[in-house]
Amino acid sequence: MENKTALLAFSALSQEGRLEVFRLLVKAGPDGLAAGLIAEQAGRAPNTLSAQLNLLQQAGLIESRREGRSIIYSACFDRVSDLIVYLMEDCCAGEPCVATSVQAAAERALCCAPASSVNS
Amino acid sequence: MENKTALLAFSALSQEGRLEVFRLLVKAGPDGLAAGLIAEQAGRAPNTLSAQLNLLQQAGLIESRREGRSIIYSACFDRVSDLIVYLMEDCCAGEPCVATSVQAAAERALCCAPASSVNS
DNA sequence: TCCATATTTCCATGATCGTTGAAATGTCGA
DNA sequence: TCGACATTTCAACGATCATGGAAATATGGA
Repeated sequence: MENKTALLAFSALSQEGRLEVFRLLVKAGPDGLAAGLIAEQAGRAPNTLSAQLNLLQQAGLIESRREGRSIIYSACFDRVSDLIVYLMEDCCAGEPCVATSVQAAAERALCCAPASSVNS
Repeated sequence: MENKTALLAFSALSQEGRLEVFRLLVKAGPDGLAAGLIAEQAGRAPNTLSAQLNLLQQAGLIESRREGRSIIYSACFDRVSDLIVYLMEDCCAGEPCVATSVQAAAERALCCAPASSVNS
């Protein structure tokens, strides 16, 4: 992951409203949520939310598809992986203690997950 | 890691100058760098840099100690680990594919690291 | 084609952020 | 205690950002 890309991602996640929206989409999973539903759940005006979604999308953290009259947003998990790896490889260059605790967390996450979906 | 803490960290890393300073300190390792040296390497005025260091420190990403007339800054690797885990657990709640690729990266980092320092 | 719905774009306003000069603080050596 | 050095704090300016009202765009149904 390039430096600039990571910067965009950090920037997008650096505001309370956007972080909340992003976490909402992460929880929603690959099916995603319609823009209107997000606005409702986040309690913000539709146009305010539109701007936030736009920034998250520019950063590559979410993507959108149209379904009928609605536009469905969903999290780009690949890009989140990239961001984590960027953070780790930039830091573990000198210090493997980061990699150790991250590895433990990854194993925790994987052992609780359905085995069928562990394939990438 | 609390939501607010992560937000602070993302916010601190969301600006080019601060991200550059942070990476500089990560590369420098636990020994750290004097504020003046950082300013020199980053090519910024000392007071500008002071503000940036302050923000990174408030976010818990770096720490400082005085050594003679200099103040030495160094990266807080523990906090970086926390941030990565936060990112992963918030995301892997639904999707283990993130955990999988992160685990792979952690293993890559660890196998190249000196075994003696893998103890936390 | 006309209307209702879903969302975005445009625009203006207030708030926050980044930078820098100048002054202040803290440390060391003489 | 004085002067030189390293860094921070203060104050102020310009730039960027977040928000929301109003208008515009796109879709689906009658």
